[in-house]
Amino acid sequence: MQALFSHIQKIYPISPEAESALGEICKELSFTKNQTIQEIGHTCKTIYFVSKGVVRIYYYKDAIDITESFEFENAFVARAESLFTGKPSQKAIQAIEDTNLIAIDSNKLFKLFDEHHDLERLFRKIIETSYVTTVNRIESLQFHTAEERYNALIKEAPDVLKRVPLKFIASYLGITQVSLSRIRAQK
Amino acid sequence: MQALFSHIQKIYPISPEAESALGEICKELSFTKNQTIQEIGHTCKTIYFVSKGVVRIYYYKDAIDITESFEFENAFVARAESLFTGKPSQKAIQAIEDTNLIAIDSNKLFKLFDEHHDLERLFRKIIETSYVTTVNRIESLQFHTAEERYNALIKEAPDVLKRVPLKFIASYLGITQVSLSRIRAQK
DNA sequence: CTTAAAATTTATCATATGATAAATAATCAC
DNA sequence: GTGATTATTTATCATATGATAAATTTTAAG
Repeated sequence: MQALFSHIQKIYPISPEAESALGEICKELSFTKNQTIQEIGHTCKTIYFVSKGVVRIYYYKDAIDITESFEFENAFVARAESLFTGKPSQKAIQAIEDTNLIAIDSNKLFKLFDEHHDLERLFRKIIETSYVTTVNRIESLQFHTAEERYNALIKEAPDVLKRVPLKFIASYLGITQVSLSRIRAQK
Repeated sequence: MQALFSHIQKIYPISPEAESALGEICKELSFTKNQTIQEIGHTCKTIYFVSKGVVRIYYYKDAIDITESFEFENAFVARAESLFTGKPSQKAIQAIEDTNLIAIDSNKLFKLFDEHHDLERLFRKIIETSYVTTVNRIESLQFHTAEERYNALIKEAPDVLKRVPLKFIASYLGITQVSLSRIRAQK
């Protein structure tokens, strides 16, 4: 739990009361490598914080497994398109390594926002940051070649190569695994 | 100004006090077709609401003009990657038609959040919605063909074709104008 | 360890899209 | 309205990436 609180501290420090209220609606969970954390078709009512390990969000397009995103230690994970709309998600969350998560009950969290203005501000800032990240990713997918995207990824997050299988990285970059292999070979 | 208030009403109704405080930090602006609303290199300190017309956000990649997004009536526009980070934006905002905007001073808005919790909640929800939109757009760019993306666009927003030049639509879809022309021809 | 399963690479061929240039159509300025 | 500018389409050729299959390497299970 402490990992979450120190992470929060860096984003927007909240009052001890808010922190304690937040602690009340959190659960610590463990998953083994490859284990499914949340299934496709499930409506997302949890915001996870990764305290140890790596997870990915994925979905199927024409029966092909596509990785939408990875998250490592000290990052939040949620299927936004379900969490913020209340609709069932077409995406799943899976542990890529043995992973420890802190699960925040989103309905309880949203209720806490009424009492704890600072908690709402914190999560507003978290969403803002996630939003900026996705806007930048659109730019990358819109007009960069697969090779440029691969190079950018290993520059920004060299850990990914060590901890995430290439088949997941390929679909994350919007290409097939074979194509990624080809790009890696020509160096 | 009324267009903004009625739009807000549908998202998250705010108190009359909050509405009046918001009104105080807004300005109504008009731009003619093709006019630049905000320049590249400028740090974004404004959230716009489109009350009439269409605007686009664009940037240059290798001297080629790329449209990141369009916004029509009753939508908010801001260069998130600058607004939320305080860094100068590499993107510009331009009117595609004669356009009326309501400009919200973001620094003043963020200060109002301290007094008006409901205003912060409103904007949290607006950001959440924008975030969901961009996440869905990543999915579209990640593994759909150019033709699928074009078909999805005209299905979801048929107005775009009538009001936005094809050269802007092409780069928005992540393809060249010539390629878009080819896709349109094969029908 | 040994074997099976999974991940990654390599090879071949097909195709969608890019780059460039030119033709045509639409829009704008006077 | 007329000519100039801009937008769109068409054509040709080049290339990056996809699809498929097979070989190789790595990982996992017993």
